[in-house]
Amino acid sequence: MLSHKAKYALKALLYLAEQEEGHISKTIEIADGANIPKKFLEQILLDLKRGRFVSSKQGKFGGYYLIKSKNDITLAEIHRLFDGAIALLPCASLNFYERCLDCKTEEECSLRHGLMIIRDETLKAMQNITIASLIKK
Amino acid sequence: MLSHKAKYALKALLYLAEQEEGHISKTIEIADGANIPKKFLEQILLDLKRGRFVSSKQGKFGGYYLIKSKNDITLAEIHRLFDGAIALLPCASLNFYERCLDCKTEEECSLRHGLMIIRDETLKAMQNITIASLIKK
DNA sequence: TATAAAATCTATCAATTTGGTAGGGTTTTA
DNA sequence: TAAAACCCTACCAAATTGATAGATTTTATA
Repeated sequence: MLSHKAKYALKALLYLAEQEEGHISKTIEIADGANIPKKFLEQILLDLKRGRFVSSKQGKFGGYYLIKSKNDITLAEIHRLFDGAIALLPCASLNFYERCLDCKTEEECSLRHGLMIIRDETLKAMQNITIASLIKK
Repeated sequence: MLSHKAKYALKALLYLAEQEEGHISKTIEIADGANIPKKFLEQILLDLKRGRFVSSKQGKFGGYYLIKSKNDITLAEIHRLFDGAIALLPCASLNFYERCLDCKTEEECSLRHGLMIIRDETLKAMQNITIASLIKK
């Protein structure tokens, strides 16, 4: 399941993608428009900024705007930024790999192979869902 | 990600599936064989029993055994029993459906449609991973 | 240059979940 | 009749989640 943070991030990106080119959105606008607690959204936007999905302008008339095309922001990336691994176990993960401590040897891990298949299929599906694809209903 | 409970459940089922037909396995055997904390495994086996994946025989020389074919136990079922919904949001879930409270109307929920696509693909993949498929490496 | 508006930074917090452990009680059967 | 298993209830510490609060910095413009 997606955390609230990841869900809010997607909704915020969606909101930004729906604004006209060059428009800068204040946090409060996004919060009201997408129904997200404002203070919580602040943190999320900073995370999105660190992830280079959005950029910001400080001071009066400042705000946030997309710096990545809505066609290039995928569900997979947002999942990884906020919720981490897409695989079902760390030992089957590409980006968040860790050994399973309860498996004596890596080869012996009976689950790993099957879970890598799931990971590949889920990842492929998640890479196909973009902010742009979510807009056109 | 899978919880430890779900992971241990899969490993326990795998252990049982690898025993010869008619064999009954004691908790301690499974715990040692699959490297699972024994007391924790007890609870998991009870859950698996309630879920009608295994049955048990009490008393001396008692233990657990599969009552469902290893070809018919899927990752999807185990995920749902221990970790709940497969969908990324409750509003996109088949078996654990709940409305998103932060969406004014259901149709308005911009994420729902995309997440239902992911759910369908993930579910299909998870239904293809069975205990039997995990055994043949 | 003062000031208002906005992002940014740093803490804190309560509630829930997770990953167990402890310690029995109950039932079966050699 | 005692051993060996299942079964049950409660508890616990640590981590995570979903926020909130308040102070600080930056910037446009009157």
